[in-house]
Amino acid sequence: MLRNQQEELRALQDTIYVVGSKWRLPIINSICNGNKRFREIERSIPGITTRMLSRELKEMELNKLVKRTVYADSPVLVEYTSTGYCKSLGPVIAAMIKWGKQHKKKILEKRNAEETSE
Amino acid sequence: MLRNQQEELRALQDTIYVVGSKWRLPIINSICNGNKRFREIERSIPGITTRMLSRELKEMELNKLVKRTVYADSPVLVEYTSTGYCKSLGPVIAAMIKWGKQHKKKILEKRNAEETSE
DNA sequence: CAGGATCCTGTAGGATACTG
DNA sequence: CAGTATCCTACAGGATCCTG
Repeated sequence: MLRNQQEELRALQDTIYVVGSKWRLPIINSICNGNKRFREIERSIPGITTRMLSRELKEMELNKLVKRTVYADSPVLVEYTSTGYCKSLGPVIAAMIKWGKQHKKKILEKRNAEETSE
Repeated sequence: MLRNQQEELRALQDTIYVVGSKWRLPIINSICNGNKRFREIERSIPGITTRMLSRELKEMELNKLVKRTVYADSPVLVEYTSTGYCKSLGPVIAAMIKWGKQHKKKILEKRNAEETSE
C-alpha cells in the first residue's frame, strides 16, 4: 500500500526529471504537431532562443526522444522527427493542455468576479 | 488551425508555470494521498528539505492549491488539505505516473538487452 | 538555414542551525 | 511539531554575435 505510493512517487519524479524543464514539453509538442525544421520549431515556440532549442534537441536526440536526419544536399536540410518514445508523452501533454485551459477559464472568472464586486 | 496550436501551446506553458518545479507535483500528490501534517508530508517525499517544503506550501496556499488550517491547541496542530483546484491536477499527475512506470520498464529492457548482447 | 561560441545573471534548490 | 533564518552555488536560461 505505502509501498505502492512510494513507487508512484518515484515514477512521478522520473517523469519530472525527463520533462521538467521550461522548454522540453513545448518542443516535444511542436515536433509532434509536425514541425520538423530547426527554424520551424523555433518559430513555433515564441520566446525560445536558438541556444536553448539547440541544447534541448541535442539532449533529446541522445535520449531517443527525437530522431535527427540530415539530408546532405546544399543547402543542408535537417529534420527532427518524433520517435514512438516521444509520442508516448502525448497523454501527459494532453492532460497539461487541458488543465491549462481550465486554469485560464478559472482565472478569467475570478477576475470578472472581482471587477463586479468592486 | 494554427491559432488553435498557439492556444494549446500557451495552455501547456501555463500549466508548466504552475507545476514546473522539482517538488510541486510530488507535494500535491502527497497531500492528495491524504498526508496532512508538515512532517508527514516531508517524510513522504524523501530528499525534500524543510526549507523547500515550507516555501512551496506557502506559495501553494497563496495560489489556493492547498488550504492551511491551524488548530491552536498546544502543541499546535497544522493541517494542509487539498482544494478542488489542487485535485483538478489529478489527471496530470496520473498521466505522469503512468509514463514514469512505462519509462522505467523501457530502461530495464534496454539494460537487459545490452547485457545479453555483450 | 542550422546551429556553435561566449558571456552573464537570477534563482531554484541544498546544507545547516535555530526557535516557539 | 512546524516551521524560519542564513549562507551558498550550480546551472537553467537569456542576450548577442558568429559561421559554414
